[in-house]
Amino acid sequence: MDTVNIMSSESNYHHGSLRAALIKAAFTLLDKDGIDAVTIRQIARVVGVAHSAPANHFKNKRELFTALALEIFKQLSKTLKSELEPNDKNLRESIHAFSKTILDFGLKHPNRYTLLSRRDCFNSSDEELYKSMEEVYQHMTRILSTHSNEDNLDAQSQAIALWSMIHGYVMLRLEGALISGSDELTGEDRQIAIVDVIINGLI
Amino acid sequence: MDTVNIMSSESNYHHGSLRAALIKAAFTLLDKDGIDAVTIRQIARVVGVAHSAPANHFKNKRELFTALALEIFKQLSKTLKSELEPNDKNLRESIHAFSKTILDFGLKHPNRYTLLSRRDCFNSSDEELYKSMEEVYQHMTRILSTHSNEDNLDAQSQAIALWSMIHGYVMLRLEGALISGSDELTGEDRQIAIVDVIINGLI
DNA sequence: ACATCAATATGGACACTGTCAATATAATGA
DNA sequence: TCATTATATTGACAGTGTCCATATTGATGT
Repeated sequence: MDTVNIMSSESNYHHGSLRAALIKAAFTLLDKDGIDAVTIRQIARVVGVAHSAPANHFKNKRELFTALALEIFKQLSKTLKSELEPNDKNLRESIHAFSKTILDFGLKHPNRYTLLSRRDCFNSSDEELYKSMEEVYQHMTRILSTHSNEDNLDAQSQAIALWSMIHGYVMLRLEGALISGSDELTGEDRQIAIVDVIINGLI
Repeated sequence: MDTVNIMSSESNYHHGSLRAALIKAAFTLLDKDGIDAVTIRQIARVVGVAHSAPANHFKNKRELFTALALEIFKQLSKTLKSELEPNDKNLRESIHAFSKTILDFGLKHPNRYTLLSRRDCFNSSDEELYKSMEEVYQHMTRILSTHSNEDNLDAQSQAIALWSMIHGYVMLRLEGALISGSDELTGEDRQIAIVDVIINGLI
């Protein structure tokens, strides 16, 4: 009746939904101990299958990470969508909301966000992945394009500048690379001030 | 006579300056094939010593990468120093020079720059490394502090915003993550426009 | 119902890695 | 000179990704 048996089968030679189980286990390892802890053999161990079973679902480790990255981009895109939904914001509010969503996501899932910036780990020319990446990107370009501004800069440069700063700030926060001088740098006020800098430059 | 024999010794059981040779080989591998190609055993193979010889000079791989990162930070700091030397620039010119230096360095040595943002690979709480990191950072803070501006923002926020955007832009360029829409995004004009965004926000 | 084939899982193997231990050699200093 | 220290060697171990031959199952067409 079901095309996918999860637990009902008496023999458990075939898992039934191994691919999903592998991805789930991979995220558990990723979130807990970082990218290096994500190991094909460890994943297989967690799920309880042979070390070479994953090969049937992911040609190699690169493809596994590609699947993870796709999942993360989708998750991020979904979060952005719901977070930017009430569209009655002006440009400044929209950019703040966008920036805050990205930063919050990065801080909440540091290893997932880090994975996204490790292009060497996955196949970023994968078609489905590319579509998902572009979807995230378009949340931002839409904000910039809907609010017409005195075009001292073309839209592309604005988008890149904004994205560069947000991405850079998140990465620096995650790397712990923000060398503290005299005071604390991780407060929410600071974050708002940072984003204001680029908004002042854009508007 | 010499405390360090490089080639003069008849027996080559002791290399003489193995540590330097290892770092040199490591950079060759890093530049050519990226971080993952930097392997203790491969380095030893290149230099022509036993696979465990490096252990006498680097406790583990982490310490090797720490040494590499230190070298890179020093190199970057030196480049910044010489590039920012003629100090007769105004704020805008100084920031452009700083940004251009960082970006040029990143594009010229992509794998070295990438290594710097992989804090998981090295011990960033190493004292000497920390000093070197702070030196790079201070090139920027000095620019911002010497040119007094109408302080709508505190210096820390300005520094972080600037550094975030430069770092983010370089990373995105290196990752190839700048999804091209209608036109090219990698020209020098684009780079200047990007930096102008944040300058307009700062001033 | 049955034979066949594709999908999926297993265990073994291989080359590679980082790290450790025991040993060998050379340089140094009292 | 001789003991100590620094440096190098070989060997071992567990872990990894990937491939291979084999085994089991689900699905398909007749």
